[in-house]
Amino acid sequence: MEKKSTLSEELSMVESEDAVVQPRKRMKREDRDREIAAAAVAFFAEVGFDGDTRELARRLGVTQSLIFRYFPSKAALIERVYQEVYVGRWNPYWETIIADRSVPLQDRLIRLYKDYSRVSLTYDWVRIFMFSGLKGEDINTRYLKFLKSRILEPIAIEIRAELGLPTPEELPLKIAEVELAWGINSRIFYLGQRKWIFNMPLEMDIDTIIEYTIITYLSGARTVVPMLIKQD
Amino acid sequence: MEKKSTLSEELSMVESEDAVVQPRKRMKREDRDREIAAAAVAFFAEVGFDGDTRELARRLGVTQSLIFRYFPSKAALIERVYQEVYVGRWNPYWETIIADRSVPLQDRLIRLYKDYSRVSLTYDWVRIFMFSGLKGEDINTRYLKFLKSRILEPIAIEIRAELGLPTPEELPLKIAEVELAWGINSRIFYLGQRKWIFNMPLEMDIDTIIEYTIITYLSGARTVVPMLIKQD
DNA sequence: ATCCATAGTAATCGTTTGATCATTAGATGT
DNA sequence: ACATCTAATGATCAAACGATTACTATGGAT
Repeated sequence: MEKKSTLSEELSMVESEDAVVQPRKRMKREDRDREIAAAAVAFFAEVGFDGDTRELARRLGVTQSLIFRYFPSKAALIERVYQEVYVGRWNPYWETIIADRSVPLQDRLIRLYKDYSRVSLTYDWVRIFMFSGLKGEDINTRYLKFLKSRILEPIAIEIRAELGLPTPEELPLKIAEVELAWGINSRIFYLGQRKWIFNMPLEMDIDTIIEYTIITYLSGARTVVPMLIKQD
Repeated sequence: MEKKSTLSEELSMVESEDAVVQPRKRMKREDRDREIAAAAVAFFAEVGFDGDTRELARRLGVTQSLIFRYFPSKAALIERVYQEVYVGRWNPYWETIIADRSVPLQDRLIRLYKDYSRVSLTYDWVRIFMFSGLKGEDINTRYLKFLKSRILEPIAIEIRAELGLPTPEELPLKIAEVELAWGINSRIFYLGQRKWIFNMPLEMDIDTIIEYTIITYLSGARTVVPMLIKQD
């Protein structure tokens, strides 16, 4: 990134207002590739996938045609953005936190969601997720199915154990039990929407809200779960 | 792209060549105005506000230029869409349900959200709400502030009363109490997102989920609210 | 039956936007 | 210092899109 400036550059920078006219930078293919991908994530998160490649290039300080020398089409670039955001930011550690019964369930859930919120409650993540969902991309569906099997169902299982109820082997999970876990998730995700989409600044610390949310849900679960597993 | 046609398709294609060529219909200005506005809601809900006016016109069975004889610009048409969706679908009755203490709070909340979900969990509403939010329109912020004052804070007040806690006059509402009400709302709204944006069909009846949600939250509130109003 | 206000159309303009291609120039190895 | 590879540019194309304008034809009033 950092480089020494020549005199002519120094001068050109003084003159240039707004967009700094920089001399042509020749980067290694791999580095430029990552730079474009990262800028695309930020750019499309801000303006949506209808954002034009010329503006993206302008922000990168390169010409628009360069983008098409790294990605065959805009669709391919968007596909790359999905990879960066959906695949690249999943932390397998989340899956292990939940199942660790040496820690009280309430603490596990609070830890999990505090950590999960560090990535999924960012500007880029929340907005890319919504933009791609609205675009009808099936990557959202796949992500949520993955989330359901790796996070939500495990949570439902742990709540069973916490309340001394039958294991899923003895009595299969009810849909309503998983719905309860969806409830936690929706609550957290909505915080990101308020902050990054609806421009409703949160008046409380996110971590504190997460603590209250988990406590509320666990308390509610103690009432509701025993009730709903008795039904067919 | 290319596909073989069956006989019936071949025949049907003969008659309905793409768009059925209808004779020019001359409508009353007011009727056409409403027709365009309604079609615009459905159209933009589906494809987003970058949807082009030619496609909208095609769906209406009119020429593109007609749209601009009814709305001075695309932006004006979008503004109209906001009016239809945000202003036109708010039901003041919701505000009165909450405060009716002749009915148990749990029943009031279930009634409120079952009714609220009838409009705010529709395809058009959910998607327009997200599209306009992502576009940075302040109408979302205004709507949510309105919702907060007319629905969420009243709910927090009723929970106080339900639990025999001090009135807001005696002890102002804590931010965390209102956050609890945000929790109900986020839970419900997320159902609409799963169904209409993320293509994750709900495996349970929405009304049933609403019932469980309210029961869970009220149960959680009984634990959490007395705890959090003791803090400063 | 005729008039005429106006609903509706067809053609077109100026931009914007994704994509292509011939040309230029910066770093690396010798 | 020179040659070479290829990163990066600049010009341009074709399609798409919002918007405008001159023209057409419909249906109610007389």
